[in-house]
Amino acid sequence: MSALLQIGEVARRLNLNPQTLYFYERIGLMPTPQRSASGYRLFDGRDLERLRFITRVKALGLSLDEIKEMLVLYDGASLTCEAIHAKLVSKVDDLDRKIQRLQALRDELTPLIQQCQIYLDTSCPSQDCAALEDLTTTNPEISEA
Amino acid sequence: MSALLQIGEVARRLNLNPQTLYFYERIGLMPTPQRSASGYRLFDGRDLERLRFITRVKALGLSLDEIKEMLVLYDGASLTCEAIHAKLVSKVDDLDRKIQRLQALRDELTPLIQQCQIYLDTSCPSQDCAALEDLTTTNPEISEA
DNA sequence: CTTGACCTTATACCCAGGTATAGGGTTTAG
DNA sequence: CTAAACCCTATACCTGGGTATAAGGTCAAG
Repeated sequence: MSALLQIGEVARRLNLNPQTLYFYERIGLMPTPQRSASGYRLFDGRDLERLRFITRVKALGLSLDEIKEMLVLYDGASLTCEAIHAKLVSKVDDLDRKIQRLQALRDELTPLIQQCQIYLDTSCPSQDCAALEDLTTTNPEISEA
Repeated sequence: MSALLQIGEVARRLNLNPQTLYFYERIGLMPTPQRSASGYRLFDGRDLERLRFITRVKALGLSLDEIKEMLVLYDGASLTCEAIHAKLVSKVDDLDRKIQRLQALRDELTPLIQQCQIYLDTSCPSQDCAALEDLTTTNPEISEA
């Protein structure tokens, strides 16, 4: 199974522009794959997995540089266990922080929904919504490290 | 308290480039603030809150357009309760999806840490790490709507 | 042996989100 | 009354993450 695929087929399967694949190769996010005698790129299963990983993580809003860092693990051939462990832990910490902050934002919005719902249910469903005052008064941290 | 501030002071307090504030105004993310007799911008407390909101949400990876949508709520003067309710719900859904996907990624990385830890504890802490094989074999969804 | 659908590289362009710079006015301290 | 430190607008430029285009090579079908 999973024979070698030309770039067009890979692009079709992963729903990517072939140019994007060239681009990922240029910036070092993807290795240069095998080549046919005539110089055509031939992608194997690992290449596809890697691309799937990239698109999946990218969809979460991580930058290509961050993804590159994570992929060092993928490539990790020559990394020590210590180095890998450290990177993994730091990545997971990053994710945790991001999740927490999204959660906080979410928690800030939901009471407004409740409030809005009440107005909707009880009275003036087509008038100016008083639930908004609250938004302007919620702002803890100054942010930035 | 919270007197009116000139642009430079605002930029300093929020750790933003003054040019960024002009930029936010140009793209309609910020309203044009009060002006002094000589045309200087004067930012009030609400302006600062709004800017804090923007930087906070931006740090979570939402685009300025998404933020603009959320700020419609902030501005909401003329929106109906229904419209606001719908927008809020959809924003919270977006956040939920984003959180879930980050969580999934997190859950994928943590077992690797365990694995790595085991190798670290037991044997060859400075050699190639076998925990990595796993990364290449985890890939469910193809993603994309 | 040519046509169409593929592949190659190289270069140019696009959008988002700013940042920098030029050319000019204002305000305050000395 | 002038210099420093602000402010204004307008325009140009930069980075990230691609996408498009040009100019050419390859390969299978007819």
